[in-house]
Amino acid sequence: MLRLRRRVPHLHLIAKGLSCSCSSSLHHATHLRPNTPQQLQLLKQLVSLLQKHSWSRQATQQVHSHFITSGFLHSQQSTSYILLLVNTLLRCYSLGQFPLEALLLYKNLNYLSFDSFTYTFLLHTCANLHSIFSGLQLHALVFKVGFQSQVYVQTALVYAYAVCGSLVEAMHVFDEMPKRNTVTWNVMISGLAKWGHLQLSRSLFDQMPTRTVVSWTAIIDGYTRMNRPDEALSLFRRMAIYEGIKPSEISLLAIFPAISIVGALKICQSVHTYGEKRGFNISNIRITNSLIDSYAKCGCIKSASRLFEDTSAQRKNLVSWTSIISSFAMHGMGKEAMESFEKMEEVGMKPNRVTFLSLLNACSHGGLVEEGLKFLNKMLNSYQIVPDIKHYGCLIDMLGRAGRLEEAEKMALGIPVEILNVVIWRTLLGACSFHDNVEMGERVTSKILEMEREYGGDYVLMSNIFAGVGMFGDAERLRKLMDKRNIFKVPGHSLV
DNA sequence: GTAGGGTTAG
Repeated sequence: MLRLRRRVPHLHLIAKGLSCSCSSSLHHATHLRPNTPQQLQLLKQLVSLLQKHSWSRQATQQVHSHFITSGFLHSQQSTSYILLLVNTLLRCYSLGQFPLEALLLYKNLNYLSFDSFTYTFLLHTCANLHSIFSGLQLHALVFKVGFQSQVYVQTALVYAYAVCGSLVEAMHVFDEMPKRNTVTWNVMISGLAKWGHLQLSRSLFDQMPTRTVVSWTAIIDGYTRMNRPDEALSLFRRMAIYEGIKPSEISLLAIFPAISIVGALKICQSVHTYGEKRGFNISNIRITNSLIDSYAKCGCIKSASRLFEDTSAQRKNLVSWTSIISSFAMHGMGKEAMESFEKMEEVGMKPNRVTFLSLLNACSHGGLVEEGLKFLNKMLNSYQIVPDIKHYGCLIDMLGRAGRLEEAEKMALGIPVEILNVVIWRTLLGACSFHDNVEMGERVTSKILEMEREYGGDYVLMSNIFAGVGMFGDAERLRKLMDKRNIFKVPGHSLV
């Protein structure tokens, strides 16, 4: 509530004004005659309020409820303005976290004669809901009301299908379109790329008449996500240098993971400079966060922490803090990670499960066992965060590295069965192997056998433990067991 | 005075 008040004072005042004189104002509104100048004025006011605060659910709801109580719906005229308001409402709902409300609003007003705008917003709602069922219904409806050949509606259809993963349907609509615009192409390309159909996506990309920065960004993002950083980077270079297309903030966000995978510090630096030149680093905290992360992943913790320090406290968000903690973690700097965490608490930023995962990781890699356990306690008691399997994996790794195998095993045995997986036992088995604990190694191996009978790697690890402590007979026995079950491990090989 | 696309931390 406070946040709303701070962010949208204007709305609040108006809303207050509206409800303040509730008895008079609302009454007044109900008794407005249709199509009076006052009524039009109010409608316009509501529309512009919505435009200004289209991301605020409260604003949307306030306007919505005022719309309902104002009696507009019973007026016979100014339907075009009413439709304008309804469409804007639909747009706001479709963007937000509660897209279902858009469908409900539409359903409640089904006696209005809607236009093509309405249907594009409704289709966006389906996309946000990932509801292919509503998408199909709307597709049929679009035909019924006759908007099936509108480019915007068709594009929205392609988008809704693509987001829901119904790529065959998306392609079908796309293919049948008599006319397409750049956005249509972009929607199809990014839809295919998002679901991993890079080849098809790329061929459309190569085929499309004019490529915008959005087209380039979509395909680059596709390559990055499919773990093909070299292609992503070369396309990025081609776009920026040869085609002279200026990368947008989103292009940068798409290229950072590729930079990180290959560890290209030089590229990271030049993207940093570019972002600086265009003012992205200042205006967009996501860019700063990605830069911190990428610098760390490229091995330059110094640049990462300097960037973090140079960012004003006001701009830092949860991701910024988590990024710097995980940066320290990946560089084995447990102490620095801890200090960052404490500072984060001091400024009143509330950590989440990812923050704790990074922190526990830092403790594990930095050998800070007691501290790690203390943070686990804090996570449970001060923040009421229930550890998930990754937190457990981290803690067991931490205890295992430190040779505190009994505690690690005890913790593993306490993990709820619903989330327990074989990775936990393998982590513990690795620790048993490292610390030559045959007895526990056996116990853990039998756990693994219970959970995953087909996997060969653990047998080999176990038999290596036996062999390592001179128990060749047992190693032999285990190998035999493997042979009996026809399990084999492909030996590691290298091309170098 | 309403339309469409690409988005950070494990």
